[in-house]
Amino acid sequence: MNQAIQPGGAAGASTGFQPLYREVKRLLTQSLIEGEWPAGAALPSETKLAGRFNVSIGTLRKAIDELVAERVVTRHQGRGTFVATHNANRLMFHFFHIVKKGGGGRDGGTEYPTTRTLSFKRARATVDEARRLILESGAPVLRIRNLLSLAGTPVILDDVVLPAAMFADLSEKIFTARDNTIYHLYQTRYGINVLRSSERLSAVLAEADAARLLKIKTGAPLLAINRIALSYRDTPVELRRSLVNTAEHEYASDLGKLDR
Amino acid sequence: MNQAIQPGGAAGASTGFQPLYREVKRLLTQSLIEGEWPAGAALPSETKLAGRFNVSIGTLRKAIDELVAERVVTRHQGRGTFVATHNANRLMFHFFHIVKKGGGGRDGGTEYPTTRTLSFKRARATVDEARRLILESGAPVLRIRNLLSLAGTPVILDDVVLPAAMFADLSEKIFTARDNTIYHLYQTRYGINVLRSSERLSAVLAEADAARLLKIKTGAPLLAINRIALSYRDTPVELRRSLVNTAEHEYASDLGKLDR
DNA sequence: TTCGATTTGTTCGTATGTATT
DNA sequence: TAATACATACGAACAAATCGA
Repeated sequence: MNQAIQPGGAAGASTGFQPLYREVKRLLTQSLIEGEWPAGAALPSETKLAGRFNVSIGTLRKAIDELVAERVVTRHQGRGTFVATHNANRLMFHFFHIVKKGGGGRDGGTEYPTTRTLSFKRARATVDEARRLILESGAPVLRIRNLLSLAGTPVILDDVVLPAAMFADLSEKIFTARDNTIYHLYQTRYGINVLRSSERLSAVLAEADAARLLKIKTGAPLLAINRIALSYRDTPVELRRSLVNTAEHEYASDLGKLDR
Repeated sequence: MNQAIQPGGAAGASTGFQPLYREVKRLLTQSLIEGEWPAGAALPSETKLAGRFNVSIGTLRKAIDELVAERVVTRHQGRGTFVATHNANRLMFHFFHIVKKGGGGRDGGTEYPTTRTLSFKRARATVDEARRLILESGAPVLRIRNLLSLAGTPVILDDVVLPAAMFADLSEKIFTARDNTIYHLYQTRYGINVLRSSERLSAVLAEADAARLLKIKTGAPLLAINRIALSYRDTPVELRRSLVNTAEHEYASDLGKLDR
């Protein structure tokens, strides 16, 4: 429990000389990974944490400042600091970027998608999937296909790939019975906290099966999104390929925007 | 020159009660808008600025912290704080998101585009353009069409719309004679500093003229990007529609990533 | 090359304000 | 009302990087 530290880092870091607040941040992150404070829980007060790490309040606050900027935790004056939970709001603000065309645009006021699971299978990772998820080739994975609708019309076809080892008992029943977002399920049931994602977008032509499911013509233009979702220390936890019908919707990317 | 202030804001702000460091940030932003420190110039030292605003160094630093986060200024230990300039690096990192497919991906190591200007015309804003640029309907605008190539092959067709009033003497000669990025030209010649952009992406089919210029078949899938570029206080300064051939390239969107 | 002045970065401590319970 | 927790603001000391004499 005594994690007192001194500047420069404990281990004889030959080159990686880092400030004290970064070391404090590392220790806080380690405790978060280990589940010392589960999703939604309050962290100890700043005074207590400063005492535990034997640093000043200012140094501790600087460490938490960065965790707040990365949306790992949230602070509320008078209440405390909490492990950020996944919910509809966080999804819409940081992970779901499809908005209705012409609809003002501002994030937040957009419609929430409804999901229908089309298939749920156990399989083995392809070479490319294994490389991207940092698994052995042929490692067991879960493949899940979902059709997402906005205002009742199907707009997005999602193919999700998960490392089976990370989601031990995940079944189609559990997956479809969730009463919150998919990332909320990952977080609360498996302790896997999706913190950010990296996406690559391109334009493609609809093939027969996608066209049928999205109720468009074969050969219609679709937006293809390849996403990798990452957790603490950029550990990959999910691959997802989305095909989006951009006839009535589009992908919003606000760059350099800081939420505050 | 004496801009001493006190907490709570000078004017009797009935509702907008804001902390002192925000007021300091507002004054700094105002000076930046007025050109007190041009692009690339050093700001006075933190000690001097703290004295000028009659606040502590910590409060001043907190104000500058936010300007750094918004990439308005950059700090260098031992050298000073400088007005961020537009250059190839900043372009690649924050405004140009097209990367070669499969090429590792990480921003920074991507290839720099070469631009060829196809047309440069004076015209009047459409109703929609005027609304988005906050101009009168029919206000004079500049329309510029550019073809961008990567590694020698044309990949992107850009249509740019600028409020003519903001770019008084801009001519095709000046535009094409620039020896740096377009945003560097805006910044150094017209004092217009592009700070962030908001983009909307969709998939479309190539029409005849775009197909000819991009050397693809009519009906091939293209990524369409509608961008609005914004300056201080979210003032719109440029509209741009890009058509991207995503056969060999794709759009990179790293979300929740904080550069540090 | 060395040294000193300048500037930002880190860390500490303290006091007070504001929001919540 | 009182206690608790985060937010703001001040000041001081030292470290690290830079630059010019």
